[in-house]
Amino acid sequence: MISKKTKYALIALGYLAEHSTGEPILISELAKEGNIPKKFLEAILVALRKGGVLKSKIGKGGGYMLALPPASITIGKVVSILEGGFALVECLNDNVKAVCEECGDPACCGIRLVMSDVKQAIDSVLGSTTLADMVERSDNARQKKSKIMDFSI
Amino acid sequence: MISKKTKYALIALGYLAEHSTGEPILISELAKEGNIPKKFLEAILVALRKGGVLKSKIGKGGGYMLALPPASITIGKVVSILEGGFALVECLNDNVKAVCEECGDPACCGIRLVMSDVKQAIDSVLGSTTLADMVERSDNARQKKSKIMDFSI
DNA sequence: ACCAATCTCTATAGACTTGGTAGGTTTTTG
DNA sequence: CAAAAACCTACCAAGTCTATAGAGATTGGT
Repeated sequence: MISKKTKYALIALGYLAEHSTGEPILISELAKEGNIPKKFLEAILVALRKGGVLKSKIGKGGGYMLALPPASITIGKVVSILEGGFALVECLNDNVKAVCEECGDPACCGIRLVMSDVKQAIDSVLGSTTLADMVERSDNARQKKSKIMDFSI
Repeated sequence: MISKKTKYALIALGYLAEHSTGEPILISELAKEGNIPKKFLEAILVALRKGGVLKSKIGKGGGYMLALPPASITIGKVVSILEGGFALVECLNDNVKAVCEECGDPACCGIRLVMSDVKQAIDSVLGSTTLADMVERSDNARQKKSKIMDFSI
């Protein structure tokens, strides 16, 4: 299960992707529009900035902007920043090079072998889906729906 | 990250798959061989039994056996029993039909659309990998390694 | 009938994680 | 300098995860 942190991050990033005009957007606006507790969002945005996905401007007239075009920000990157990757067992974590206590020999651990496959499947999806894709799919679904509504009137 | 519960379950099931002679195997043996706290394992085995993966025999001479051949038990089944499925957002959970508070309209939620893809990728791997596969791959890796060792002597 | 070996159930406790809050600090604009 | 903003540190409540304890139920052998 992805954490609320990640969900909030994706909501905020989605909003930024759709409403960026070059001008920075306030935390307060992101919090209000995304229905996200402001203080909680603050921490999330800082993490995203440190992760290179956002840039900020301090002081009056400041706020947050995407550091890259939406098509260059993968969902995988966001998840990786906020959850430290999507590892399924310690020994498959990106950053940490820990070995699970359970599997004496990582190379021969059946669980590890299976989970490695799963991880690859996840990474493949998350690594190839961008913020732009996410927003676009959401828009498409909304349009499709409103079309159906039109018919029914 | 899969929980220790699931990891222990897979270890125990792997052991059962490799050592089943028709005779039930004791919790104590599974705990000892798998390096698993016995009492903790107890609860796990009960869950697996209720999930239809194991069957047990109570009383003297009792113990646990696989309820199905290893090739008929998917890793996905095990994960599903112990973690309630591998959902990534509430609204994609197998059992529960909850809607995330965040996405007013599930059909149009970009996050949901993306995570649905991820879930499908995960389920596809976990649903097509069986206990037998896991054990076999582990054995193969071990044999390969021991062969290399032989050469180096 | 009894005893020992087993699984089964309920309750509990400590550590850790998650979601969220509070309050003060620094930076920038005008 | 004052106001607007992001930034930082610390904290807390609630829940989850891992693990343990102990009593109860079932069976097989004698």
